Amino acid sequence: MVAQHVGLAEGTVSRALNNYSDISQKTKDRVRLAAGELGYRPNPTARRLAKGVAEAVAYIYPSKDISISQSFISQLLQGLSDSLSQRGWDLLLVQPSPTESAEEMIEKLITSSSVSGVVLSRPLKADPRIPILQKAKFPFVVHGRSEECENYAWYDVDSEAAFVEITERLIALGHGKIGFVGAQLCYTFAQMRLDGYKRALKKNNILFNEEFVQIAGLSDEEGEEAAGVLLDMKNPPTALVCVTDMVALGALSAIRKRGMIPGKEVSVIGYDGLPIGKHTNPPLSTMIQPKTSSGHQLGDMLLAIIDGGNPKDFQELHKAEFLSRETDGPIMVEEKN
Amino acid sequence: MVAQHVGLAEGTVSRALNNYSDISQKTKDRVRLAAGELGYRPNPTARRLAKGVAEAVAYIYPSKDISISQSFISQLLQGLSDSLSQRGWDLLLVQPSPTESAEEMIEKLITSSSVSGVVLSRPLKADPRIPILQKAKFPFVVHGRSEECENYAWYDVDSEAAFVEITERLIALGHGKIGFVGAQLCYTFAQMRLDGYKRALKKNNILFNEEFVQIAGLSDEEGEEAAGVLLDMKNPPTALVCVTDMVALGALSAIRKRGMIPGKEVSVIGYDGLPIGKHTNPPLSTMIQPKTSSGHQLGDMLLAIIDGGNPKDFQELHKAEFLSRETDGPIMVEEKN
DNA sequence: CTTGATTCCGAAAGCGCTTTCGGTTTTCAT
DNA sequence: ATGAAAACCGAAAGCGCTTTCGGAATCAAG
Repeated sequence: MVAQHVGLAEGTVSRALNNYSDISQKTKDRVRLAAGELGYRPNPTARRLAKGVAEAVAYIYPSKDISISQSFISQLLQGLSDSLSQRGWDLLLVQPSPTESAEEMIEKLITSSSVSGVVLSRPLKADPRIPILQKAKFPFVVHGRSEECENYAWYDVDSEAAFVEITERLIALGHGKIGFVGAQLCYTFAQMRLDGYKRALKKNNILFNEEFVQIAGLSDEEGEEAAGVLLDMKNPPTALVCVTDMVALGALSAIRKRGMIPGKEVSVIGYDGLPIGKHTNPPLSTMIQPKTSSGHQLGDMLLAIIDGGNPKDFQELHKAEFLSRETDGPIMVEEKN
Repeated sequence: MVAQHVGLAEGTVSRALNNYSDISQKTKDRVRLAAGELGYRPNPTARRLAKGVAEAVAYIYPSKDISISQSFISQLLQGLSDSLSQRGWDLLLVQPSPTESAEEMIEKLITSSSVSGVVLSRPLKADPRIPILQKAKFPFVVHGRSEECENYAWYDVDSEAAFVEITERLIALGHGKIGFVGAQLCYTFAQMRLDGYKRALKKNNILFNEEFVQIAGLSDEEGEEAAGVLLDMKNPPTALVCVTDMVALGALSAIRKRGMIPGKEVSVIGYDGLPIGKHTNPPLSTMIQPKTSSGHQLGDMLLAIIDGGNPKDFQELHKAEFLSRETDGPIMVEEKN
């Protein structure tokens, strides 16, 4: 350690720098000054080893197929990083490699003790990673929820409520035949959005028609295809609720390609509040997520849990808000047209 | 170390696991087996300290204002992570905190030896971080280039060439008055794109009109405003070249708001190849970047440099390709209309 | 059976920090 | 002054691994 140049023992310097109470203020100042001049920076690796703390957390990337079009992820990461760096901690990015399962990856993360906590995203309804983490009593927070979510920390937006809101809005506009373009139901968010749709129908005494729901992938192409089969039915829906803005864009294409105008002949509402929804043809009506920096929140929650907080105390459910642009319109009287 | 259960010395086990040549194959097998059974995972922190290698690299986030709409960043990070994890290394995300400058951040990264290398993105023309890294002989690669770029490793797309291509295309379509909606020229990419635009004009003997270039931010709103002042000129351009797809979207809005149709009265070409350009009104013509996973490439380059490679040997310039959608059209004879 | 290589492994010294423990000084009532 | 408490600091033991060094064992050749 370079700071012996102040004539103190190594341990003393360490304690001075770490603000121990058994070091005189005078000494602390002296040490700090010298450290500053010498440009001394404690080696994090050595500190971590000595303290037995990783001083880092990992963000687990959602699997590739689902991360398409996750433009918000960049913001989330910035928020997370921000929250962590206030404590001088590092943010690690990890993603399941092709050769290992998500479980193995988590297992490795835990046993190698290379991070102090992890943040999961886009959990499955029955996400195998969660019980592993719980069993190991390893600190974690999840962005989203799994089906069983009472016993861990999470941050989520109530997309079920959002979907009852948008389908009821469509119902209020006179639509009776409303289609749902969804995603694989193994994902919680996909299931919850479908549930919201169903709930709204029931609440309004519209009987649920299995044929009106199409499950597809999350790309625009897949959305277009799924919307297409809905539109090509003999008795097609007059409005489409889409699990995601990206698939809604696909739906818009499908509608246009069939010579109809989205928002007139067929209404469409998406979910996410993608900024570029403003520029689509026509501008997409959608539910926008709260702008609060979810990344920062997740970081703070995780840190609190690492500090000994009870995960159950950290569960935040936020609300999305409807943003009407131009693709939600009243039903047209078809014969008249 | 738990693996003493095989009756060997700690050091021997370590050497066995690390495949030293002075350990018999038999012993290696025995140790590996035992390690597997005991679920032993070497502690990375201890290993790093002992070897004096960080086994991690940092990706430096572009500053906030510029990272808006960087949807590609997520893919880049995945590629990077992928490349690193093949070697078992970590990917750290760092961004300048509000309290420290970009230079300080780099300085800290270097002296704290918490990473073995860094990847920079969106460099300035005269990026202060680069000389620091060079002086310290610290391994790094940059995504993009600064003005002086002979002596370090970089990966970039030739956006200057791209911009001569698109403005020449516009010229070929009969446009003589072509506007340029650009970004702050402190960023290399912004300067290079402007240069490309200018070069194309000169090449075609069109004299450069200072008034036809508007510099704005990178958001769609700012793009719209900037495009607006161009369109409101007494003798406005009939085509707009935009530094970015996002600002091109703004330009589209500006045009539409003035009762004109993009691609008819006024042509627009962007740059980036945003997937959602397909869904805009009308679909945006643009230059798409090569799809090759730049993240993976950057990672491989960095690793090679860390291994002792000469940075100069790693400079890759890729080409963007024109993607005609519907916003590039021939000039209209205005009086006739 | 000895010698010199070879092969294989144990012991021990670090990596750069933190932290406990105890000893030395100082301070402050008494 | 004087003893006890308080303030301050040095020494040394680790954290969990890697790596050097040299000794023991094995083997082939002399």
